[in-house]
Amino acid sequence: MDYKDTLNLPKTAFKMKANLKNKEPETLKKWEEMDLEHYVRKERENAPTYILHDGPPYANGHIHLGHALNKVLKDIVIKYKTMQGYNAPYVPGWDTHGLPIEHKVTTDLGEKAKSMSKIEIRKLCEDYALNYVNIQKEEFKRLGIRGDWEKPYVTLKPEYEAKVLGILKKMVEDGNVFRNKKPIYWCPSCETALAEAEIEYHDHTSHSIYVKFELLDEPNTYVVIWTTTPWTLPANVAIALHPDFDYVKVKVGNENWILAKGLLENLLKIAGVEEYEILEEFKGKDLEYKKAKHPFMDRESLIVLADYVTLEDGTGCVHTAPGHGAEDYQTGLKYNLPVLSPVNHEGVFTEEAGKYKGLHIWKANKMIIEDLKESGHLIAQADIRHSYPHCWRCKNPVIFRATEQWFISVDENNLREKALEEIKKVKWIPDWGENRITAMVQDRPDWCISRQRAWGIPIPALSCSDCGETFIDPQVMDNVIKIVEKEGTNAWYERPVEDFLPEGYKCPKCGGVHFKKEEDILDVWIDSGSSWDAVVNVRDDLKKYPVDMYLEGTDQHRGWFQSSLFLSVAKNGIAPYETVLTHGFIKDKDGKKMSKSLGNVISPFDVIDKYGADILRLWVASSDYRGDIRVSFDILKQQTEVYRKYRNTIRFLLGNTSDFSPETDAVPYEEMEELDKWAMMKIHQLIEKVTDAYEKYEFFRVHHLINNFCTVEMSSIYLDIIKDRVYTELPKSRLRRSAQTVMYEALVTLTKLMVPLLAFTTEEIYDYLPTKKYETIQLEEWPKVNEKYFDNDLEEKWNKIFQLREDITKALEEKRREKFIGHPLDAKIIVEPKSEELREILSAYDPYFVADLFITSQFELGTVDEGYEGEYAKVKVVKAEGKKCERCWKIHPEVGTNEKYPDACPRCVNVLEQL
RNA sequence: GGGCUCGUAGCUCAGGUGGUCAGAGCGCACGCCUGAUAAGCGUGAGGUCGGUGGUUCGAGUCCACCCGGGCCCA
Repeated sequence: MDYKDTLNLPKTAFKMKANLKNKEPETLKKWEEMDLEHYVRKERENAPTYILHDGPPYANGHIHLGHALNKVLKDIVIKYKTMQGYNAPYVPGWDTHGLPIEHKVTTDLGEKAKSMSKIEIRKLCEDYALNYVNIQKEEFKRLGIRGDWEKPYVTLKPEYEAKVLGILKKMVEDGNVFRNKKPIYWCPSCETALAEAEIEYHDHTSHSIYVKFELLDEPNTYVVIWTTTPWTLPANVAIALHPDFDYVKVKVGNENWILAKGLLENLLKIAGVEEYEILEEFKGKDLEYKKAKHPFMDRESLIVLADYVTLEDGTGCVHTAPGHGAEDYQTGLKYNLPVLSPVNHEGVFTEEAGKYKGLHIWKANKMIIEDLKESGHLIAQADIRHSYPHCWRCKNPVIFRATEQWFISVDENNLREKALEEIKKVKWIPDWGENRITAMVQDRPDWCISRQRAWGIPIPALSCSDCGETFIDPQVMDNVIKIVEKEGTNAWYERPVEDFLPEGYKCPKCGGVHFKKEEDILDVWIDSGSSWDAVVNVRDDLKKYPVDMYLEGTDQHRGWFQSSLFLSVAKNGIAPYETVLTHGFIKDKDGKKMSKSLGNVISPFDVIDKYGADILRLWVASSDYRGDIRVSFDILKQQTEVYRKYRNTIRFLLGNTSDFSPETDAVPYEEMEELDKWAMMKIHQLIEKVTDAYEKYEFFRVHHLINNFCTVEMSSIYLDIIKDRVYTELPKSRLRRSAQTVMYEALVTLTKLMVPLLAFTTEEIYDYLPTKKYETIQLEEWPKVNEKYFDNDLEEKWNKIFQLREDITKALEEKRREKFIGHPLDAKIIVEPKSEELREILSAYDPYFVADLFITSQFELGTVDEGYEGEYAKVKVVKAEGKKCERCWKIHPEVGTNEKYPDACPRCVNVLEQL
């Protein structure tokens, strides 16, 4: 007889195959229709807030996996906190000003760009940025990220720009903003400042010259320097030596030369010197603060020390002109050297260059060399071919030229000290983040905040047409801010300067009344670093300062974390965040960085198209993001296996609780089967551990805990054991209902615990839950631990039973290999425990119950002469006695004794009679 | 070159204060089942804990140096 129809087999429409690629867009549509974000906000309206403030990605290009990692981590936090009962609004933002956008726009324009006004360029930049805001927005949504996508914050908005200027004004008032010279890349033919990104390196032939600087207090002794840019010599103010290298004083002819010992031979060869004598040897640091005479300017050149001096070429004595080199500039700051830059915007020498005034620098090179030769300061010269920076647009060589720039002083008003104090109050995760940012803040130089560009927030400084003074005045700024609030910063370019001047305004220096607007713009880090004020302190839905969390990649210790910190401390004296969580970077399977040239780039869309966003999210959750995390299709594929396990576990639970109504059918804990009590305990232990992991933001632990729970506690132990009971007992019997109570608990618990990770799938599962309270599972309450289920004695006892189970499966496997049995139900096991304790535990149960635990037909506690030698017991496997029950497939001695059901066991006969 | 950081089975991760700590899950191999079935169950193989020295009776676990990734600087 076919008994299949008399069984309670699992029944559910929840598909085994996920088909995420097609399912996820449907879920997205559903969220759209229910207006998920507003719905969630409304439900949490009066709840305490948890604010994770979004760091704005740059609105340029499509998103990559790094963006995906960052946003998914944020989304996990937001969804977890929401389920914990917080009102946790997520307001995404975008950084929209800055060079990369301007560069792209002007590159696309080509030659046309030169004839366009700043306003026209800015308009194109705005369009470009907003277009990518929209593109990235859709891409983030596709990842299942929940947030206020309708009203994100965008740094180019007038109200945002006005706030940024407000912060700048405060710093101007406090005296933290000053103007000073600093060398920047400059193209003399385009007559424009260039950013690092606009520099291309090409081979270039330069003059290589060796020049003598006579020591002031030691006549006839010369420090020998080497340079490939003779034109920078008029700006020389120092000579840098390495503190730890060995230097020598050598007698050549009737004069003494000083240079690095390791480069002596090299120089002698080039200079054609054959006879010499080493007079002295010393370390570079021994010469610090000695002075030399500039070979042709009426000036001293200070001997300084610098670590970047090498022995690769030259003389180990580096010509230093702070106005013409980045390293020189740094050294200049350290030694308080003047920043000379006697070169104008066209590359022509100014008055400061003395006799070379009016000469173009490229032409001056030769003349300077001639003069040096004539005055006897030139030791040798040659041509050298080397890599040299060129302008990306006109392809001509560029120079370093010091120009007036705006700075924020990090020490004025003890800003740095205050920032360091605030760093200590913040919780940094991982904790070494504190160390990292502290070191950076301690060492950082003043913040250069001006850029000679079009696309950004203009620095509302003025220059006096009469005396030439350039200054920034809070009074003027007030007017600017008022106008910018309404019109945006384009107003600065469009309106005449008079519109921004207070009544009867006069130049603070000369009393003049004619002014010009300066057109430098702000460093974009000021833009994004102001978001705590321009967004958090402005929006009614956020308003929490400091916010609970900033969560970004570890590169932001130098970037956004720091700019936000400085600006917030400058304005209000406090850090803008309470906790800062950082993650590492995405790497390929070998831990190498992803790059187009290596061809190892994986895009988020590759992942979504192939597996679905939930797999991408699961991969994020599986990784310990505190370090760098690796990705490859093999690694992602592994997550599809995990996903399948989760999904099938859920499916099994759904299928077996389809006729179960938790309100009416649940069995009270006290009346449950012991094994079911054990399972309830395991479920609640899982809640406890998983919640702890979420609280610590250790999502990889969540992932592992849930994975182990599904595979071990549920699938291979509990569910496997109770299958018989659930399938064969009477549908409404206590035995079955008890197991269903557990399964339902597991179903709901597991699903909820997975919500922050599997945004889409859990929403799909939610439709199948009879206790669905909301339109989205994301509003459900986080599972609470019920300590009533924690029972140490029970746990210890069952640990022993499951240890024995391992011995038994091994014994069964042995017999299976011998082809003695196939299915374990073919077997009867005879067990001789090795401990009295275990024997006592087992003897308390009905042997058929124990047999069920091992999915065998029969069990006997006895003595074993010959059998499997297990760790906890000797186990003998024999053929079960009797015939196979055609209903439950277990073998029972009494099968065949019932007349009506001759092929069923007593238990099944009993059930059949009541059906 | 400097600051910080990471390096445990093929993969993702566990391994308080040094002494069964060499583990889990997946994957893989082999087998069972066919009433979770493009599922389920079982067994098994796999690691000189990046390397080398040291401290110690004893070191993934402490120290030094080195190698290889990475972030940020220079």
